[in-house]
Amino acid sequence: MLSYTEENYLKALLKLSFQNEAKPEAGTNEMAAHLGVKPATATDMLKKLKEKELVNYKKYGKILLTDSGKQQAIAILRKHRLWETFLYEKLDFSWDEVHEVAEQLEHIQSNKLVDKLEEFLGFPEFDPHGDPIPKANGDMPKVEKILLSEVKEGEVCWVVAVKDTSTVFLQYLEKLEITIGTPIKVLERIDFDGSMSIQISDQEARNVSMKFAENLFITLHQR
Amino acid sequence: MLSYTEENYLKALLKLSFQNEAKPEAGTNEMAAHLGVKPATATDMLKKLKEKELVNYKKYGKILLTDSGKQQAIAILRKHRLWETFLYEKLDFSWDEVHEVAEQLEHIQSNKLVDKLEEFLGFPEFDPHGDPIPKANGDMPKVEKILLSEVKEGEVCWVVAVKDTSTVFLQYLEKLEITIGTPIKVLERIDFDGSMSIQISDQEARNVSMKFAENLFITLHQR
DNA sequence: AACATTTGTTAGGCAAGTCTAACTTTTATA
DNA sequence: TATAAAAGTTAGACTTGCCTAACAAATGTT
Ligand SMILES: [Mn+2]
Ligand SMILES: [Mn+2]
Ligand SMILES: [Mn+2]
Ligand SMILES: [Mn+2]
Repeated sequence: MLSYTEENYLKALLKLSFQNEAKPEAGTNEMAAHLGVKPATATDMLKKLKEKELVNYKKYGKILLTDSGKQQAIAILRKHRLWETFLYEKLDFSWDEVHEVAEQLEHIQSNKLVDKLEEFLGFPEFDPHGDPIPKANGDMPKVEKILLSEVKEGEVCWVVAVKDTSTVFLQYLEKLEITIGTPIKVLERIDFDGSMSIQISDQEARNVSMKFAENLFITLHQR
Repeated sequence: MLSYTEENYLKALLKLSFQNEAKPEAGTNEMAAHLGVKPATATDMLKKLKEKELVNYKKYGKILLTDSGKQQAIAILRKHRLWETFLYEKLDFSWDEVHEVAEQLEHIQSNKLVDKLEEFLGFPEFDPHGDPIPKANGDMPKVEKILLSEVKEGEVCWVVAVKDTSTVFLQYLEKLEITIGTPIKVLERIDFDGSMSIQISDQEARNVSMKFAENLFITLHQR
């Protein structure tokens, strides 16, 4: 049985491994920053997790989840995303409110609970932010998605997920009437600053910054 | 913000205060037993809770919740019972399974969550064990209920709650097809050992022990 | 009232998780 | 390649919640 804290470290390592497809290992400072603790604290915990064979780790070396560690991390992510879906679908939370509460709910220990919850929600495939929900066996649909910033002029695409999940960004999206599934047409790309002119659904043309375009995941084939 | 552990101590004190209507104060040993810790540990925590003005407490004296402490304890009980209701009504948990998971869920911090949950459940008044669910303002319907062991021969009554909520007892009740609302007629009381002959719904007469009759709450006026 | 039993407290210690400050190793740069 | 910067580790300390063993107070019994 893992502690609440140990679970958070495993989940952090999993999330960091998603960031660079190519190199799934993480650094101590990176981890500590992600968890809001000091690097010294992260080192302490890594030694404990290594002892439990949840991470592969050597002094000054790369940090990687073991198979067992990854499996447990995925189980936590599964709970997180199912709870987010519950809050959003059933309790009318907005998509910028779900994360904070799911951070707590993801630590509830009960296999029956998570499986029943999934059934109650109708076996959803994606959470409110468009992220895939792992199945009970650990399978997680690999979603093909690119950033809005990579779309060529004239192309139409559909929003599938958000990269940044901060409240400011999510509320900005809401103001723009952008949600998962919204179609966007790229009208013009401005090389000068990476901003672009886009058409959201049937709205009038509007300019968005490079930072914006680099935080919205889209797909070119409607899902 | 209270810790998970502090919350459990407050809830324990509230529960103990319900046990003897007349004297709502608790003892250190009693508390420790209820929480599965040693008396020395309870003393330590009482000093901390006193510091936070959640309990009135003097060395070797009686232990009582302050108004603030009681208010917080009721909020936790409210969450516990709402979650039990959710598990029972929406996720198909049986009434002996809900408690363990609700023990964890009751510590989730989010006022919005608990209020939305209550609304989602249709503002239930009682949990699956027949216990009243406190309202957001702390109001808790005082339920008039007596023990089956107090019912006179020939009288009919209705099950309103269980005193013992252990798995063995709840599963025995299920086997007897007794649930909240089931009518019971007391056919005969045996003075020798306190057992009684009862009729459950329209079933045949059956004998139950004194221990049984002292753990089932009933009312004489159908609810 | 004296003694015995029950109840409650104190002292000292331990594990988990965190920190700061000092140190070491690795990596980047001149 | 020598040095500077960044990344990572260690040592020692603190807090919370728990324990055991010894002690003190309150209560019950003759
Ligand atoms: Mn989230
Ligand atoms: Mn999410
Ligand atoms: Mn319960
Ligand atoms: Mn209950």
